[in-house]
Amino acid sequence: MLDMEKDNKVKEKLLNIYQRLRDFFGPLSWWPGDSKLEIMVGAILTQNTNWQNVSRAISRIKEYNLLKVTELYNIDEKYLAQLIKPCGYYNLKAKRLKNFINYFYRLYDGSTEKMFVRDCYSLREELLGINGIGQETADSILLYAGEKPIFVVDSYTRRILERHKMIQCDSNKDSYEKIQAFFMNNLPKDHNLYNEFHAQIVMVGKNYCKLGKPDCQKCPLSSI
DNA sequence: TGCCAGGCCGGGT
DNA sequence: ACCCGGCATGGC
Repeated sequence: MLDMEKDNKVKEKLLNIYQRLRDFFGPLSWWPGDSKLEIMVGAILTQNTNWQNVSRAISRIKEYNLLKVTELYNIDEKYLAQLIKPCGYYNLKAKRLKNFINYFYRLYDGSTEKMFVRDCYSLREELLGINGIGQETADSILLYAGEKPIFVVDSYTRRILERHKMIQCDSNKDSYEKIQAFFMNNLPKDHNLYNEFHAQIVMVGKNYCKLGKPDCQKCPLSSI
């Protein structure tokens, strides 16, 4: 078979997965949050943490009207840690949040317009330079707050691709970049598509593809 | 009750 | 270049 034909099969399968999920769950309208700042804060707080706990932590910040750049910039780190306690790793995350806010405030005056006018990939490198921001967090910020066409890869993405034998399993795990390239090379570069696709992956992952007990029977991807 | 959750870092090999 | 321990709360 020609390489191009194989390529088209992969593209087809990927779009098929997307269509099934989209039909099953309906539009998910990510990222949850009232502002770009809230999205970026959420991206940091949700590291290895379920969204419900993050949601609580964000509500507590909002309760005191502190979900603003200047407030977060001036807030005491220890106090911030107590505020975000429900999301876990609160000392670590308070520090990481501060690192990001310091960067955002000092380089871009806390303006998302100024920040996201920058080129996607140089901005990505810049974000990765902040201690506490890794690839998934950087890409979540770029895609969901910046509306940049860059695909977000997380543990669910990896797990689901493995279960459907679209990437290597266990030992010799494919890197973040390889998986990201797999999506981006086989899909149109459309931030709305990447937005919805990742949201759908998380949804099916949470509900049908858990680590301990996957429910493959009811999974909308079962027959693929 | 124990395992899991929308990772990342620093240190060791 | 991998591999590992640490970080921590709340839900099921």
